[in-house]
Amino acid sequence: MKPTDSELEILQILWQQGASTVRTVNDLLNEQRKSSQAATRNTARTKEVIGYTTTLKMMQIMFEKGMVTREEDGRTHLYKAAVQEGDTQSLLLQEFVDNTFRGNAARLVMQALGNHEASADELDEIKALIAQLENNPPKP
Amino acid sequence: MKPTDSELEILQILWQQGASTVRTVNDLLNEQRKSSQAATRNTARTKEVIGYTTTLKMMQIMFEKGMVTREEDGRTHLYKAAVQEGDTQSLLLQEFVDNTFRGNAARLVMQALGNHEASADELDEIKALIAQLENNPPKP
DNA sequence: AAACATCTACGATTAATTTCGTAGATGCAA
DNA sequence: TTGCATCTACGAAATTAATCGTAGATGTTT
Repeated sequence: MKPTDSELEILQILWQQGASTVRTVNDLLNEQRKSSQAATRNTARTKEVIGYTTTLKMMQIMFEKGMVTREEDGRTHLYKAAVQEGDTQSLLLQEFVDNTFRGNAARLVMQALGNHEASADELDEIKALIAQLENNPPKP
Repeated sequence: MKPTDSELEILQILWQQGASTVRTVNDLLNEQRKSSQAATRNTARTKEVIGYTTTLKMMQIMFEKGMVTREEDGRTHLYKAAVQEGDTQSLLLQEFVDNTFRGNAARLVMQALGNHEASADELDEIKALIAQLENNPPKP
């Protein structure tokens, strides 16, 4: 299922940290928001500190949706992502390409390479992938 | 400014069609929704037919935001996108990479190339861009 | 054991976005 | 010139997502 923005933020933390309590997630969430404060991004997004119960509620909702699993650990719950990072990225990428680039993935790739910086190693990786695609054209 | 999903749908039409009336935009919007009906995507998105005044209202809001311009044409208005497609794509791409790929553009590129099909020509274009990037490393 | 901290559950509020209904103006056809 | 179609304007309802407050349970500290 497609996560909302807030859900994705939480999933990112679970993917990075592995099983985590609500407290941990909430703390990391707030650290992130604090650090991306002055950054160019986050135009109007950075509200304030996010309340603990807000994060709790979000994670409960995600649990109901089956987006995370949880396990009792004493008095608290340990949450894990129930969806894989790569799968979610594919899902969101598909939609993003359709909505923003009218399905033209090549154009997205060009723009991504143009805007962002990619290290020489990364460029090599990409070249290798392209070479592979050229040898093994994807079949329907 | 970052367009919402609905706003982006409308901008896409304006970018493709050039100056258009609300009527035209609304018609095309509904055609699109109809055709993407059975498609794999659009899980729960496809509601019903979108009402004319809904589109009108959206475009009025976009006008207030300065996202489109308009010009009287007899009794109706002709709307044009006031933002460029490429600029909007960059804006949204930046955010998307950050949110979904934690800023790792190379990973996004790999996934895009892996999932979607790119023609040989497109791959060539991408290779050329990479070659160029390797010769002219972007400066800070 | 009293005071305090921390957790979960959950209803409810707030905020953002999308959708629509109605009114008034104007064009057009019978 | 009457009636129907089509426009714009605009308030407001409907929907979706995000945030929070409060209550009750259970640890923890002194």
